[in-house]
Amino acid sequence: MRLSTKGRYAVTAMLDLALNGTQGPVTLADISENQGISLSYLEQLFAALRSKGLVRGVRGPGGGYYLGRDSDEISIADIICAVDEWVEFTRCKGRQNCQDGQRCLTHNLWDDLSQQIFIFLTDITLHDLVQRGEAREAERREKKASSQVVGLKTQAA
Amino acid sequence: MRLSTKGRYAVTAMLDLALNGTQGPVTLADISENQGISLSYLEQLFAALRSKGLVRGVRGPGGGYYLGRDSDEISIADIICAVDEWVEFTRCKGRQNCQDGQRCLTHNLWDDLSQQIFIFLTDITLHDLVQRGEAREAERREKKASSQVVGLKTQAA
DNA sequence: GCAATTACCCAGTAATTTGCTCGGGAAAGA
DNA sequence: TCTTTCCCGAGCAAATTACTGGGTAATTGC
Repeated sequence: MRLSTKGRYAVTAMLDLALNGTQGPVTLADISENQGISLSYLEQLFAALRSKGLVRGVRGPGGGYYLGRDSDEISIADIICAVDEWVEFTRCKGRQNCQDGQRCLTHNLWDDLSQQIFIFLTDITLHDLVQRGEAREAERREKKASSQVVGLKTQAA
Repeated sequence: MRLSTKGRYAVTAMLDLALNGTQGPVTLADISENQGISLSYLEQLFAALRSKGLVRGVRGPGGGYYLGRDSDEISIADIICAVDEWVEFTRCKGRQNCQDGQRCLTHNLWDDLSQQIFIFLTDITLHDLVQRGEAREAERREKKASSQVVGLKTQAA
């Protein structure tokens, strides 16, 4: 599945911002190069993100983008909604041709499911992702170090 | 967000099958009318679903489609993967230009996230959805009944 | 055997979305 | 004033979505 590539780009860019924006703003040119996304496309995405208050732009030299609020206040759902506008309407909604119940049940079930996915994505923040990533990174370093020790031992033996 | 409309159609159609396929096969024509999806488009989707063993077709009059296995053995991820082929590759994967670590970290984080979403969708089966829907339906009937009682009471008072 | 009914298959295609180029501003700092 | 950045909008190629229309193959009931 794809979960919409647009949303993927937006999440990736916001992650870049969360990682690199700790000391001063990050330029779109940087993100463009880091993530391999075209500059103009990023501009379009960030226009949407800005309009929802997820990022804050600073013009002029030394400018760039900040996160609009703390990374633990920005959920993945926020980001994806900003660029993708989560309009999940069923076909019959509001129409009169949905009285037999059966087909409405199907639609309700789908609505429930997409609601669940939404809640799931609302629970994950940028901060969560960064932290989990760091934890995993540390774990990896740990493992690498211990395997190096083992390697030395086996070499010695 | 959209999580790909193709997947939505497929899940909706499979739900229709789970609901109506208890006594005999369901024709694509029925699903087409119930869900408002074009017949030929359904055929395409079902070709993919069939190739993954999620549905089983029966030809001839009185024919149609069955679920390929029990509804509690079919996850939402199964369905979406069948029609959408979940190829979630990062841009730099395998290339040599990913040595600085920073950009790979972003990609790893995204990978982790999409992995989590996948696991989430793997945990939800068609059976779950139908059951939850029925439970909610029953709850609604309960409420309606009790509010009717209240209504009668207030009318009586 | 024949007609009807269904799944199955494939080629084409309009509409939409994606991801991008280009061309220009407007604000802010050197 | 010049450069650097954000900002804005028109246009556009490629891909994807959703559909139309042309079949063929199996199965059922007559």
